[in-house]
Amino acid sequence: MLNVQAQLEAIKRGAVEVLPEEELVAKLRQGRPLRVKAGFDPTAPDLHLGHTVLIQKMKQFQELGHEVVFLIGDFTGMIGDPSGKSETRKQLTREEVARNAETYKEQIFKILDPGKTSIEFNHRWMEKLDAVALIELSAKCTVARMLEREDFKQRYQGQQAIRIHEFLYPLMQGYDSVVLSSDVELGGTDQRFNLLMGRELQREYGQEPQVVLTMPLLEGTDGVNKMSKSLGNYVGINESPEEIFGKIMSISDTLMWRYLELLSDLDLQRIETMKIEVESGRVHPMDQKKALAKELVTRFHGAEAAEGARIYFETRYQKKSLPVNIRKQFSILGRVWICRLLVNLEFAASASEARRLIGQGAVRVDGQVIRDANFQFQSSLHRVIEVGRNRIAQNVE
RNA sequence: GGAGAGGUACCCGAGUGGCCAAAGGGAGCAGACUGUAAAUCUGCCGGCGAUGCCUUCGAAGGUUCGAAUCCUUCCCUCUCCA
Repeated sequence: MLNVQAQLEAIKRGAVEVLPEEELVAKLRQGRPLRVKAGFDPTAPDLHLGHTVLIQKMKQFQELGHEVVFLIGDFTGMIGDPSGKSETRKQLTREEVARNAETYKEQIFKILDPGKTSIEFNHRWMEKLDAVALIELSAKCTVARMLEREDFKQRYQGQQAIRIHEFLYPLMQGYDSVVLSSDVELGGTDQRFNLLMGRELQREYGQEPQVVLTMPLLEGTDGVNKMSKSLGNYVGINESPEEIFGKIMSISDTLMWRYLELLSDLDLQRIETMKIEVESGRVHPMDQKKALAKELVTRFHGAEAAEGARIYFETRYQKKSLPVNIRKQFSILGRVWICRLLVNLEFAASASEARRLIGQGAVRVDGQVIRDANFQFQSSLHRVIEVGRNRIAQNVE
């Protein structure tokens, strides 16, 4: 194990806050492997780059010789957060949770060391928590304290509904820390309140409080909102090499620096140097972005796939020629109305939308722009159909 | 339990009898320009094999030639009082 100072520096790299740092130092001084916990939602088995910020940090703890607990919040997730307005979140069955957990494993072990990772589910202890225990737990926090949390406060003041069980969330998450006796809990900055709740509860239950370490939230490809699947601004680590590469290339130059900082393995010093080189015009920002895209694809798919993705990108988008390997393939019999085909390929939500796209000159067949909404796609004549820049499919008969 | 405010498209939000498939903004999509960057400009942004027809403004009924708009009941959210 590295000495305390070196460990501390490694741990703090990229972190927003360590609360409180002295306690972390004290814990490290004890010289034992620390129990490091991070919780994940069971409903989103598609991990994206946003998650990897946290997972990379977990990996770092592993490398420093600590013990990592990957906690799947299957119980808390099952209750569902009704903040989204009308939709009741669907309840996951035991099987679905198990399946999602498998998907998680498959993905996180692209980064984490399976031998040093324990996976936990909080239903294991949450199901046993009866009404008495739950009331006892909720008595440990006040409403005023809950309303200190920024999003609750805003919803409360903005006359938005807050349901009682939502107040239970932070408590339950904190209770997880009690059960797991965690020494450190990792989370995004938006988790700050919940993580601190863990400290308070541990203290209430007579434990040494965990240290809270928050990581920055990664912005999505739009550069504004936090990366999330529901906003559609995410880059999934299970996506194809071409998709990951392409999505990275489409982020803004400003965002690229942020991604370099939070996602790449390069040290901050090196990133600063590159920034200067780009600003002075010695390096084209696009080339810098390609390097980032390649690094990330390599991380999840290997170097060979990354090189393939680069070539794909250059032929398709820069030379604007049709790529050799088109992933989406279909076959039809005889002929089919183009609007129907676009809907079937999920390139348009409805025939009406397909018509609009055609009206806007967005649809091409074998490179030719289609203007006629009544166009018939013929199996024997036509090969490749495209919509805009990103939607492409090939007829393979 | 009482009093009041409100529910409009993905989000915010205007509309209080016909000119409403519903202003405006944001998001999104497409086109131009480019480096699939940013910025900017333009168009689209309910459905239907479609110059017409069908369905939508919390839900269900009703009034009317005609309803997002008026009436009744119900559901939901918020505020104040208890």
